[in-house]
Amino acid sequence: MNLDKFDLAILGVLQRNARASLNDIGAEVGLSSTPCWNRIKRMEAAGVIRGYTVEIDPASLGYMDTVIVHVTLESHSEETLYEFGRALASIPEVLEAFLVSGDYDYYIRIAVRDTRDYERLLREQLYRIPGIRHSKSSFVLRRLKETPLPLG
Amino acid sequence: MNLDKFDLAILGVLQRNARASLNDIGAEVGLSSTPCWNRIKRMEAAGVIRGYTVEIDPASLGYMDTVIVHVTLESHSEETLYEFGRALASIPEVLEAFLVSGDYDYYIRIAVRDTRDYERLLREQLYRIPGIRHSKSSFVLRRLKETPLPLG
DNA sequence: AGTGAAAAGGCTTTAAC
DNA sequence: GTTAAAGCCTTTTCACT
Repeated sequence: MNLDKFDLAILGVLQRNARASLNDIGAEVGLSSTPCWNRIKRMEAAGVIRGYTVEIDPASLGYMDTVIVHVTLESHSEETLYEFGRALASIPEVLEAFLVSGDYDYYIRIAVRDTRDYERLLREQLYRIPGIRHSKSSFVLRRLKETPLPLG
Repeated sequence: MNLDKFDLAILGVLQRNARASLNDIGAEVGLSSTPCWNRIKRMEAAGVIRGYTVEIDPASLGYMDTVIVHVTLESHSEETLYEFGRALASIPEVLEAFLVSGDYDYYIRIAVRDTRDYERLLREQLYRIPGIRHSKSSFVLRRLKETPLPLG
């Protein structure tokens, strides 16, 4: 799907505030509300817009720490990769999981309440998944950026 | 700030669809629209809700690949860490940047259009930042999970 | 493609419980 | 804390450029 400068401008407004009204969006991008509405519906239907979500302060939910875990698997068969991914996806504290090239197989970012919660999560959840060979954890000391995609 | 089960339920609805109407939110959590509105405004004011954003399909914007870069810095002085973070934050393609404990200093996730774009980004942007000692890249082969925070 | 107006529906406030 | 109702604003459709 081809996106023109108006589409990108609309996405930019929605990135900053997904609850902006169509009038406000129109005023910011230089169109009336109707074409904004049409373009948004078109981008929703085309899958450009996947959805709208709220950004929640992790500390407010008691998640004081973020841990990045590197995982190596026993086997690189499609079945092992798939099963491991499925198991990961079912752990709510796992925020992101990427299958990667290079030294490790998976990069995982998890939200934990504290170091005890981290230990519990590793022992009771992660290490119980069959097929793990090795894992290495790094605590996040500072979160510098967590931005949306660049537009244009 | 203390969040009860209704607050968490409201956050859950907004995570799935930040543009849900107050009536829909109320119906899902078992309240009328007025208390939902009050609770949302309270959570916005308290910083529990940081904002509302749109999830965009990266491929639709031409970002076909994701790369995770591990960076080691020359020095661990506060000034170097701060300056490096500031430089990173100014690169739009840098989606996430975490200062971490362990073998490396920074974990960075970047969106790239293709491998040529990745090479250009590393050479023209990342390697130009003063203070970098070493970096290691891993291409993301599969994105398994990119979820919001667990509630409750 | 775009605008503007009008109907339908949702948001926000007030008032009462 | 809650619900209900009133007024206003937004979304959505439609006629027209």
